[in-house]
Amino acid sequence: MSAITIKMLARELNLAISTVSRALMDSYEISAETKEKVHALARQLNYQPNHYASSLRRQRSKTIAVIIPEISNNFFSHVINGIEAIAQEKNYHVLIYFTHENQQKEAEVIQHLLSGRVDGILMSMAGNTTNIQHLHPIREQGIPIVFFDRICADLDAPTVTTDDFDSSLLATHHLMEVGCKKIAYLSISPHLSIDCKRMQGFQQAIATKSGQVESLLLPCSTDPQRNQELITNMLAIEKPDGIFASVEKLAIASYHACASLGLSIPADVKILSFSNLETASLLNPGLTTIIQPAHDMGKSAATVLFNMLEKRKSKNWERNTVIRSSMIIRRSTQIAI
Amino acid sequence: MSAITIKMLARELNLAISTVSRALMDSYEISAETKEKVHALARQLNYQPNHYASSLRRQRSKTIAVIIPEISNNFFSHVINGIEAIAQEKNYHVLIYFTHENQQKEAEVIQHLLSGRVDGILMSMAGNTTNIQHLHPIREQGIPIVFFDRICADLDAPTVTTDDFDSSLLATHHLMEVGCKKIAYLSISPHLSIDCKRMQGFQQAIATKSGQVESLLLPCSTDPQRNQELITNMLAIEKPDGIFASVEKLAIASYHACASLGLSIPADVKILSFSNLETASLLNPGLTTIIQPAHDMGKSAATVLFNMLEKRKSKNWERNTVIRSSMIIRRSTQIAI
DNA sequence: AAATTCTACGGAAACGTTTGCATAAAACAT
DNA sequence: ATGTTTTATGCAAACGTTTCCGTAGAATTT
Repeated sequence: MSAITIKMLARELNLAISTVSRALMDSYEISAETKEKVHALARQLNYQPNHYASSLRRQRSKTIAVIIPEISNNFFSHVINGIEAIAQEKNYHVLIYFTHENQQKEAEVIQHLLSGRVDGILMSMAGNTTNIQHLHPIREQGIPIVFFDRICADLDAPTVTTDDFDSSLLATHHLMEVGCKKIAYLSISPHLSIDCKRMQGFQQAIATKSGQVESLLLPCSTDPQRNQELITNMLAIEKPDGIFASVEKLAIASYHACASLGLSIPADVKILSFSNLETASLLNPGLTTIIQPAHDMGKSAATVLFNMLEKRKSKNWERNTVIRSSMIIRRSTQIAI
Repeated sequence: MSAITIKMLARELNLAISTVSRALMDSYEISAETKEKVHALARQLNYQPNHYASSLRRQRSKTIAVIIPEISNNFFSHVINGIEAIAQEKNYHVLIYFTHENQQKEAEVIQHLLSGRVDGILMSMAGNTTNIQHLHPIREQGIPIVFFDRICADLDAPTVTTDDFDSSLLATHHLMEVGCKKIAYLSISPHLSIDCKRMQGFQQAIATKSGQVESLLLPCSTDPQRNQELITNMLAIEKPDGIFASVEKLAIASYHACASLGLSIPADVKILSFSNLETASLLNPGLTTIIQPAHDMGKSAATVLFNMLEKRKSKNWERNTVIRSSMIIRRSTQIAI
């Protein structure tokens, strides 16, 4: 019924609790003979160490927390995959929390994690987080944290990102090369590092063709329905001939908006987007995407975190890791024939 | 630096540890006055109870585990979302594990969870799990478990599923109504409950038109590359005019296969699939899908589990919850004009 | 006034580990 | 033979809670 404890093993074998404990962790001061006996019984009774007792005693839990805005997002699910791959390798466990882009929720989660619940944190900021007061206790308590993708610039912590600025620059140039004269940037949230960087790249590219290419900025929301309305309105009124979607969901909303207006992609409007959509090539038309190395970013962030956990002393771990995205050009930005 | 403990609060306030503990948990035998003092100090010092100490003492952790095959799958990410919604509401924490469709890994995860690490388990079986020996200790130790989607028929535990059989029946009839005469069923893994049920629905539908409609069975793998080859081969050799993909990834592979052979959907081959793809309507052509109520299934599974946790006695919780899927017909199964 | 019940709190044991320290027995050195 | 080191083990204290039990003093009843 109830689980086997070290105490039971000790009693059964007529050994002290400490001896059994040491035997199980393969301590050098236990004879090979005793170790064998202990291990044999442990196997036989299917002994599993109590994680909570162990975590309480040593002051670490072999658990990390991943805090992300949401999971119904290809990028984040691939990141998680990468994180889990590393965690599994290191025998760590992963607690997962969603902020739903909500600062309040983000604060609550962090508040909870301050109790030593986890050894470290991997985090991507919520879209509507403007105030970062709730992040300070993390540093005060010295809990290792690594930010990925949506970083917090005002906090001194390692980050793992992709080359948002450069990719945006490249992508915008591409739009201009295929003939766009009036390009709209669809922003997901001006508080997010990624959005800022991407917009900067966009604007810098536009600036190089100053006077020849017009730019538009459309701030979007977290509500898909509302986004589609916003985009539809913009398409109808401003009539841009290019759309740069900062995130996948805005590209999808754009496709729907075009469909509702009977606009043809790419003849009337060309669209590209940061996106990890697996079906990008199967869309009608295929969507030109800037593919973020999500899986690698997850692995990388986890690796940096584990480095911090393992050698707490040497504070010279990677500060800012940047992994390059790659652009795949498809029909959505093809020059009309 | 280090976290605040109850002991520190007690010393500061000249109270016994037990008094502080009781005050914090709002026990009736503590005066309102004392409670107020304790709460005030706790707030001021930002006290956070140590989760491990607490979990060790009471024998519950306020944590559940979710064991799924993978996350890069729209269905599972939506399920997780539903689970997290309920967990958050109940103030529970969620540990997440991926089996990568691997029985070995599945066994390891479960092995670990036997130590009282979690209060309950939500699980969807791995694709290549044939032997369920590793599941028995869960029942022996009395750890509450709920299976969702890919259930384990041989274990007496509550399940949350969708109406796989009926939906398959309906979908297959649809394929036949739009004129398919030779329909291939793409199987993901014959060991999975969902695959069996879906195949049965498929076969039963075919049987009603016995002699008039031919059926094909293509067992697929977990490797996308390989699947595409298998499907391409089948399309080339057997020339079916309809494909029923048991899971989303096989539909995607089918689209790619058709593209590589220059086959037109739906003119040459009609395709439908169980799928939660958000972009189904934007594909070329739009994919007819049987949408599983993933989010609701997650919420439902979590709710059943929490019911088990809360009233351990009354064993009359829902045994088998079935939530209906819905079919959305799109161009991929349209009658050619 | 004595006996009883409440009220509000303290002491200490427990949850299952890990680990610093102590110590018999054995091995070795003088 | 005596002293010293080594080897293998045991004892007990921690980790931070929760909770059983006990008890002064106040309040109430008889």
